[in-house]
Amino acid sequence: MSPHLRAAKVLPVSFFARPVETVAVELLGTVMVSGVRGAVTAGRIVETEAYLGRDDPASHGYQLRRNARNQSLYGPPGTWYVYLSYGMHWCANLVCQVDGIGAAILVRALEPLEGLERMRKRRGGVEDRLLASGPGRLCQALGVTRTLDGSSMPRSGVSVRAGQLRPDERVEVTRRIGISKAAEWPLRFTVAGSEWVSKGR
DNA sequence: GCGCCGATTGGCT
DNA sequence: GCCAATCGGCGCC
Repeated sequence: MSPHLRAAKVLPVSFFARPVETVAVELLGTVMVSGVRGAVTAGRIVETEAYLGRDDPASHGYQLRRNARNQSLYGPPGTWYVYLSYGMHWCANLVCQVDGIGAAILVRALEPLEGLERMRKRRGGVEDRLLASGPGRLCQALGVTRTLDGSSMPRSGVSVRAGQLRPDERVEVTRRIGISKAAEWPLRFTVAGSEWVSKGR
Protein backbone atom coordinates (compact mmCIF):
# COMPACT_ATOMS: atom_id res chain seq x y z
CA MET A 1 0.00 0.00 0.00
CA SER A 2 1.34 3.42 -0.88
CA PRO A 3 2.44 5.65 2.04
CA HIS A 4 -0.17 8.19 1.01
CA LEU A 5 -2.97 5.65 1.21
CA ARG A 6 -1.62 4.11 4.41
CA ALA A 7 -1.79 7.56 6.00
CA ALA A 8 -5.51 7.81 5.29
CA LYS A 9 -7.55 6.63 8.27
CA VAL A 10 -9.92 3.69 8.09
CA LEU A 11 -13.48 5.02 8.40
CA PRO A 12 -14.78 4.61 11.98
CA VAL A 13 -18.07 2.94 12.89
CA SER A 14 -19.50 6.40 13.61
CA PHE A 15 -19.17 7.25 9.92
CA PHE A 16 -21.71 4.55 9.07
CA ALA A 17 -24.05 5.18 12.00
CA ARG A 18 -25.88 7.98 10.18
CA PRO A 19 -28.73 8.24 7.64
CA VAL A 20 -28.00 5.94 4.71
CA GLU A 21 -28.29 8.70 2.09
CA THR A 22 -25.77 10.86 3.92
CA VAL A 23 -23.31 8.00 4.10
CA ALA A 24 -23.88 7.10 0.44
CA VAL A 25 -22.91 10.63 -0.61
CA GLU A 26 -19.93 10.89 1.71
CA LEU A 27 -18.54 7.53 0.61
CA LEU A 28 -17.81 9.12 -2.78
CA GLY A 29 -14.11 9.90 -2.88
CA THR A 30 -13.18 7.42 -0.14
CA VAL A 31 -10.95 4.45 -0.98
CA MET A 32 -11.85 0.76 -0.81
CA VAL A 33 -8.74 -1.29 -0.02
CA SER A 34 -8.39 -5.07 -0.29
CA GLY A 35 -5.51 -7.38 0.61
CA VAL A 36 -2.25 -6.92 2.47
CA ARG A 37 1.44 -6.26 1.85
CA GLY A 38 2.40 -6.91 -1.74
CA ALA A 39 -1.09 -7.95 -2.78
CA VAL A 40 -3.05 -4.75 -2.26
CA THR A 41 -5.74 -3.67 -4.68
CA ALA A 42 -7.55 -0.40 -4.10
CA GLY A 43 -9.94 1.95 -5.81
CA ARG A 44 -11.64 5.26 -5.19
CA ILE A 45 -15.42 4.94 -4.76
CA VAL A 46 -17.17 6.91 -7.53
CA GLU A 47 -20.66 5.37 -7.46
CA THR A 48 -22.92 4.22 -4.62
CA GLU A 49 -26.55 3.20 -4.28
CA ALA A 50 -28.62 3.38 -1.11
CA TYR A 51 -31.10 0.72 -0.01
CA LEU A 52 -33.25 1.84 2.87
CA GLY A 53 -34.09 -1.51 4.42
CA ARG A 54 -37.44 -2.05 6.14
CA ASP A 55 -39.48 0.41 4.06
CA ASP A 56 -37.72 0.00 0.70
CA PRO A 57 -39.36 -2.56 -1.65
CA ALA A 58 -36.07 -2.97 -3.52
CA SER A 59 -34.05 -3.72 -0.39
CA HIS A 60 -33.10 -7.19 0.76
CA GLY A 61 -34.18 -5.89 4.15
CA TYR A 62 -37.69 -4.95 3.02
CA GLN A 63 -40.20 -5.61 5.81
CA LEU A 64 -37.26 -6.79 7.89
CA ARG A 65 -37.21 -9.99 5.90
CA ARG A 66 -34.54 -12.36 7.16
CA ASN A 67 -32.95 -15.39 5.58
CA ALA A 68 -29.64 -17.25 5.57
CA ARG A 69 -28.22 -14.88 2.95
CA ASN A 70 -28.92 -11.51 4.52
CA GLN A 71 -28.06 -12.04 8.19
CA SER A 72 -25.22 -9.53 8.09
CA LEU A 73 -27.56 -6.84 6.75
CA TYR A 74 -28.92 -6.60 10.29
CA GLY A 75 -25.52 -6.27 11.89
CA PRO A 76 -24.07 -3.06 13.33
CA PRO A 77 -23.09 -0.08 11.12
CA GLY A 78 -19.94 -0.73 9.12
CA THR A 79 -20.63 -4.45 8.66
CA TRP A 80 -20.01 -5.84 5.17
CA TYR A 81 -23.03 -7.44 3.55
CA VAL A 82 -21.83 -9.48 0.56
CA TYR A 83 -24.19 -11.61 -1.48
CA LEU A 84 -24.18 -13.57 -4.73
CA SER A 85 -26.12 -11.91 -7.52
CA TYR A 86 -27.58 -13.90 -10.42
CA GLY A 87 -25.71 -16.93 -9.14
CA MET A 88 -22.32 -15.66 -10.25
CA HIS A 89 -21.43 -12.10 -9.24
CA TRP A 90 -20.61 -10.91 -5.73
CA CYS A 91 -21.96 -7.55 -4.60
CA ALA A 92 -20.57 -5.63 -1.62
CA ASN A 93 -22.68 -3.45 0.68
CA LEU A 94 -21.91 -1.50 3.84
CA VAL A 95 -24.52 -1.57 6.59
CA CYS A 96 -25.47 1.89 7.85
CA GLN A 97 -27.78 3.91 9.98
CA VAL A 98 -28.89 2.04 13.09
CA ASP A 99 -28.98 -1.59 14.10
CA GLY A 100 -31.77 -3.73 12.79
CA ILE A 101 -33.22 -1.49 10.05
CA GLY A 102 -31.51 -3.35 7.23
CA ALA A 103 -30.25 -0.20 5.53
CA ALA A 104 -27.08 -0.54 3.46
CA ILE A 105 -25.12 0.98 0.62
CA LEU A 106 -24.14 -0.94 -2.48
CA VAL A 107 -20.70 0.02 -3.77
CA ARG A 108 -21.24 0.24 -7.53
CA ALA A 109 -17.98 1.47 -9.07
CA LEU A 110 -14.35 2.29 -8.31
CA GLU A 111 -11.64 4.31 -9.98
CA PRO A 112 -8.67 1.88 -9.84
CA LEU A 113 -5.79 3.26 -7.76
CA GLU A 114 -3.43 0.47 -6.70
CA GLY A 115 -2.71 -3.09 -7.78
CA LEU A 116 -3.77 -2.46 -11.37
CA GLU A 117 -1.90 -5.51 -12.70
CA ARG A 118 -3.55 -7.76 -10.14
CA MET A 119 -6.95 -6.32 -11.02
CA ARG A 120 -6.35 -6.84 -14.73
CA LYS A 121 -5.39 -10.45 -14.10
CA ARG A 122 -8.49 -11.09 -11.97
CA ARG A 123 -10.69 -9.41 -14.56
CA GLY A 124 -9.32 -11.37 -17.48
CA GLY A 125 -7.70 -8.54 -19.35
CA VAL A 126 -10.68 -6.33 -20.02
CA GLU A 127 -10.00 -2.67 -20.80
CA ASP A 128 -9.14 -0.62 -17.73
CA ARG A 129 -12.36 1.37 -17.81
CA LEU A 130 -14.24 -1.88 -17.14
CA LEU A 131 -12.01 -3.10 -14.32
CA ALA A 132 -14.31 -1.97 -11.52
CA SER A 133 -17.21 -0.13 -13.19
CA GLY A 134 -20.03 -2.20 -11.74
CA PRO A 135 -20.86 -3.93 -8.44
CA GLY A 136 -19.89 -7.39 -9.70
CA ARG A 137 -16.84 -6.15 -11.54
CA LEU A 138 -15.33 -4.31 -8.58
CA CYS A 139 -15.72 -7.35 -6.34
CA GLN A 140 -13.92 -9.49 -8.89
CA ALA A 141 -11.18 -6.87 -9.27
CA LEU A 142 -10.64 -6.70 -5.50
CA GLY A 143 -11.07 -10.42 -4.87
CA VAL A 144 -14.18 -9.93 -2.76
CA THR A 145 -16.27 -13.05 -2.12
CA ARG A 146 -18.54 -14.48 0.57
CA THR A 147 -15.62 -14.64 3.03
CA LEU A 148 -15.98 -10.87 3.53
CA ASP A 149 -19.67 -11.15 4.41
CA GLY A 150 -20.44 -10.29 8.02
CA SER A 151 -17.00 -8.91 8.81
CA SER A 152 -16.24 -5.32 9.69
CA MET A 153 -13.37 -2.86 9.76
CA PRO A 154 -10.62 -2.66 10.71
CA ARG A 155 -10.31 -6.44 11.15
CA SER A 156 -11.84 -7.44 7.83
CA GLY A 157 -9.67 -8.01 4.79
CA VAL A 158 -11.32 -5.11 3.02
CA SER A 159 -11.56 -1.63 4.50
CA VAL A 160 -12.56 1.85 3.42
CA ARG A 161 -10.18 4.73 4.02
CA ALA A 162 -10.87 8.44 4.21
CA GLY A 163 -10.79 10.41 0.98
CA GLN A 164 -12.30 13.54 -0.51
CA LEU A 165 -13.77 14.69 -3.77
CA ARG A 166 -11.55 17.09 -5.68
CA PRO A 167 -12.62 20.75 -5.78
CA ASP A 168 -13.83 20.38 -9.37
CA GLU A 169 -15.94 17.30 -8.65
CA ARG A 170 -19.61 17.32 -7.74
CA VAL A 171 -22.14 14.67 -6.77
CA GLU A 172 -24.87 13.65 -9.19
CA VAL A 173 -28.09 11.99 -8.01
CA THR A 174 -30.08 9.62 -10.23
CA ARG A 175 -32.64 6.83 -10.05
CA ARG A 176 -31.38 3.38 -9.14
CA ILE A 177 -30.13 0.87 -11.70
CA GLY A 178 -31.04 -2.73 -12.47
CA ILE A 179 -34.08 -3.09 -10.24
CA SER A 180 -37.82 -3.08 -10.90
CA LYS A 181 -39.25 -1.94 -7.58
CA ALA A 182 -38.82 1.67 -6.45
CA ALA A 183 -36.13 2.13 -9.09
CA GLU A 184 -37.19 5.75 -9.55
CA TRP A 185 -36.19 6.70 -6.04
CA PRO A 186 -33.25 9.15 -6.25
CA LEU A 187 -30.78 6.98 -4.36
CA ARG A 188 -27.89 6.44 -6.76
CA PHE A 189 -24.95 8.77 -6.26
CA THR A 190 -22.07 9.27 -8.67
CA VAL A 191 -19.10 11.53 -9.18
CA ALA A 192 -20.47 13.57 -12.09
CA GLY A 193 -18.65 12.93 -15.33
CA SER A 194 -16.35 10.22 -14.00
CA GLU A 195 -15.30 7.76 -16.69
CA TRP A 196 -15.18 5.02 -14.03
CA VAL A 197 -18.90 5.05 -13.26
CA SER A 198 -20.93 2.03 -14.46
CA LYS A 199 -22.82 2.69 -17.65
CA GLY A 200 -26.07 0.82 -17.29
CA ARG A 201 -27.91 -0.04 -20.50
C1' DG B 1 -40.87 -30.11 -4.37
C1' DC B 2 -41.00 -26.92 -8.63
C1' DG B 3 -40.50 -22.90 -11.24
C1' DC B 4 -39.69 -18.18 -11.60
C1' DC B 5 -37.21 -14.00 -10.60
C1' DG B 6 -33.37 -11.20 -9.40
C1' DA B 7 -29.30 -4.83 -6.44
C1' DT B 8 -25.17 -8.55 -13.24
C1' DT B 9 -22.23 -9.32 -16.86
C1' DG B 10 -20.32 -10.67 -21.35
C1' DG B 11 -21.09 -12.22 -25.84
C1' DC B 12 -23.66 -12.39 -30.01
C1' DT B 13 -27.36 -10.50 -33.37
C1' DG C 1 -31.05 -5.10 -28.37
C1' DC C 2 -31.32 -9.84 -26.78
C1' DC C 3 -30.08 -13.78 -24.14
C1' DA C 4 -27.65 -17.25 -21.36
C1' DA C 5 -25.07 -18.40 -17.16
C1' DT C 6 -26.11 -19.99 -12.42
C1' DC C 7 -27.85 -20.14 -7.58
C1' DG C 8 -30.64 -18.74 -3.51
C1' DG C 9 -35.10 -17.08 -1.97
C1' DC C 10 -39.79 -17.28 -2.28
C1' DG C 11 -44.54 -18.13 -3.90
C1' DC C 12 -47.36 -21.66 -4.96
C1' DC C 13 -48.92 -26.52 -5.99
